[in-house]
Amino acid sequence: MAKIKESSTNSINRKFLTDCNLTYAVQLMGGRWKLLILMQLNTERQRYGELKKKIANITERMLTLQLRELEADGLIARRVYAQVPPRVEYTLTDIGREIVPICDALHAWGTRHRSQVAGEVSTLSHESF
Amino acid sequence: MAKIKESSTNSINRKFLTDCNLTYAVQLMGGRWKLLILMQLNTERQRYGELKKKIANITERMLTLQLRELEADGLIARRVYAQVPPRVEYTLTDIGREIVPICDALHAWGTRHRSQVAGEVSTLSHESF
DNA sequence: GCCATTACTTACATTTTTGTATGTATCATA
DNA sequence: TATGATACATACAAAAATGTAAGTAATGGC
Repeated sequence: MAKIKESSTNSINRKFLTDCNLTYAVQLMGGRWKLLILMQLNTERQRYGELKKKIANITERMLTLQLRELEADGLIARRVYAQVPPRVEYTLTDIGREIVPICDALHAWGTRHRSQVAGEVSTLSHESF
Repeated sequence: MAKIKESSTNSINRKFLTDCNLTYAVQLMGGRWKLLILMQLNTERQRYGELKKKIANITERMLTLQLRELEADGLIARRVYAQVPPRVEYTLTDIGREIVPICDALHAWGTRHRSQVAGEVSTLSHESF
C-alpha cells in the first residue's frame, strides 16, 4: 500500500503466492476496506463522497488508496466528469461483479461460523454454572 | 499475529469490521498462509512437518502462528499423540471444510481474472507494434 | 478578492504482520 | 553420554499496512 522493497523475503513470498490463483485472488480483495467498497458499488455506482459517507470509519486516504488498487486491478472503473467541483463516479467492472456471489457465500459462511462460535460460548457458560 | 494495541484506531477499525459477517469471514482466512494450509488439509490430515514440506517458503514460526490462529478460530483441529519424538496432526473441522467450495470459486475467479489481465496485456503489446 | 465544494495528495507516525536466528523438551538408540 | 528426530517457543528485526494532519486545484457565487 506504500513503497515495497522488492528484495525482501516478505515481497518475494508475496510474489510466490501470486502463482496460486487462490492466493492471487485473495491478494486482490484483501485490503481492509476493499470488500466493503465492492459491496457498496454492487448496489449502484457511487461518487467518492458517497462511499466516504456510507463506509463508516474509513479515512479519505484509505478510501483513495483502496480505490486506486481496485482500479489498477481492474475490479472497478473510475469515471471523471469535467465539472467544478469535481465529480467522480465508481462502478464495478464485469470481473469485479463476478466476485459478488463469492462474497455472498463468504458472508453466509461467516454468519454460520459466528453463530456456531456463539453457540459454543453459550454452551460453555451454561456448563460452567 | 502478535501483541495488539486495543486502543489504536487500527484495532478499533478491525473490531468494527468484525461486525460485518463478510469482513469477519475474510479476517478468519486472511493470513498470508492460511488458505494454503486449509487446502493442504482438505486433501488429508497432515502432520506439522508434512505441512512444512508441502508449503514451500513458509517458516516454522509462520506455520505455527497460522496454525494456532486457525485452531483458535475453529477452522482446524489439532491432535497430539503421546510419542517421542512428538507427533501432531491437523485436520479440518466441519466449519473449516465449508470454506473449501468457496475457495474453489475464488480460485476459479482468480484464474479468470489472471487470464483476462494477460489478454489485455497481449492486446496492448500487439497494438503497440 | 474571498469562500465553499469536491476529490483528492503529501509527509509523517503508529500499528501490525512477517521474517531471522537460535533455543527447548522428550526419549529411544548408538 | 551423546545424538537425532519432531514440534514447537522466544527475542529481535524488518517490512508493510493503516492512520493523522494538513494542504491543493479549480471555479462559480457572494
